[in-house]
Amino acid sequence: MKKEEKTEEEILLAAEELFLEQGFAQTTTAQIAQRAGCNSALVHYYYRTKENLFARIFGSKVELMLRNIFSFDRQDETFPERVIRLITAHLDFLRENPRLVPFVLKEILFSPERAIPYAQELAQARGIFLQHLEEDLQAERRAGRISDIRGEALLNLVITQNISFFILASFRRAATGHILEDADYEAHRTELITTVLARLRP
Amino acid sequence: MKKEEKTEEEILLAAEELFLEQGFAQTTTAQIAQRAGCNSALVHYYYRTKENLFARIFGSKVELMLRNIFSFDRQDETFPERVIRLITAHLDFLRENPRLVPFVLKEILFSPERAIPYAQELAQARGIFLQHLEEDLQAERRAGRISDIRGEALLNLVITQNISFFILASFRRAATGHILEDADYEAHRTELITTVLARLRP
DNA sequence: ATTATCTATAGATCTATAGATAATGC
DNA sequence: ATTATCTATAGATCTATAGATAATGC
Repeated sequence: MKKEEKTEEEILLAAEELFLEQGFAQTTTAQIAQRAGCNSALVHYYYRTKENLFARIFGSKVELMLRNIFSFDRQDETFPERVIRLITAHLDFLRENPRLVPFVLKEILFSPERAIPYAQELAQARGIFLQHLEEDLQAERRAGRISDIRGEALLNLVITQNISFFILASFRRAATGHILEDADYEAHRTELITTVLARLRP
Repeated sequence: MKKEEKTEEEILLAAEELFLEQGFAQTTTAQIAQRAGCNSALVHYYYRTKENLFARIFGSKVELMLRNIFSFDRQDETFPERVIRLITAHLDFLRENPRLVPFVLKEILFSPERAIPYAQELAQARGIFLQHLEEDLQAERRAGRISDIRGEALLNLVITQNISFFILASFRRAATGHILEDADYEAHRTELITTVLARLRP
């Protein structure tokens, strides 16, 4: 009865939407089946367990986040330009995936052991990124163009401030219904750039 | 059969521990009863619903967090001294209540509507705090001692960086077993103070 | 009489599977 | 023959309550 030819993928797509919207615990296999236009038995037929289905989606989202941050390439530009581009690119990425950060954060807080398989991958990608960053920082530092700062602290400042911007926005949306506007993004971006450049000033 | 005279409170204490350790969803009324040394029927006898019991504890924790941050008093000190004291006091508070931040964050992410009743209270306390902060900032600014910054941005920088420090630590603990040491706190504190003072520099 | 406590269980919810049936590709 | 799909339900889990019983304070 292969009229759809892709029920398996419909289920995956439905699950992705629902997990991102509602999280693992609040999503039932019946909901997934309904959205995929099939019976809940089929969800188990293709993916055996709900946990299995979730792990795939969670994994792909974690990788998406990591890849975005840690595969930031070095272009032909000055160091401050690069920092500004990193901040902006990260912010734009989060903006295009507004459910991503609350989803991943929530699920990790809910069961931290879920994140353990990705810890290794994270550590490696992060290590490479930081190594490059440290090289850049040292060169700038030696030239007297920036203050003393560890790459880790700089990276943390950018990621944390960008992420918390979206977490706070998701709370505000729940409480007041306010949806982020261009001006909100721009105000945040400008403030973060100002802070980071101030921190880097010799 | 009043031999304990305080089963009601034992239940509350047991619930507080378990909710903070495991969260609302992973805690059963049977677990609470067991830790309180009674039967699960008693949990409902005294508090009717699990949600009820949770709401009390969650509310008290949210208030604890808010009170700590927003009732920060002005002492006789210079502005930079005050900023340093705010950062340090906030960090010390979070350190004394290490489960607090992951708990509140997780539960709000899990069901944002839970936080709505506190949004009003938050807005008010925050408003008063920010008003004072803005006054201080304007005075300093007029005297040419600091750069231009909104009080909101300054507050956000401190709270976000401190909170994320604990969230990251809770992930690291889950992944590698690492427990925060004095040196970790001090490194974070120093870095944050450096960043904030740099941002304030005229 | 009232309050505290216990046992037992109804009822809701959800995952996962067994077993039947229909479609598909050799 | 194999793969896809459906119906029906077993089994697990948990909250909340009914109903019985024991303790306590008048």
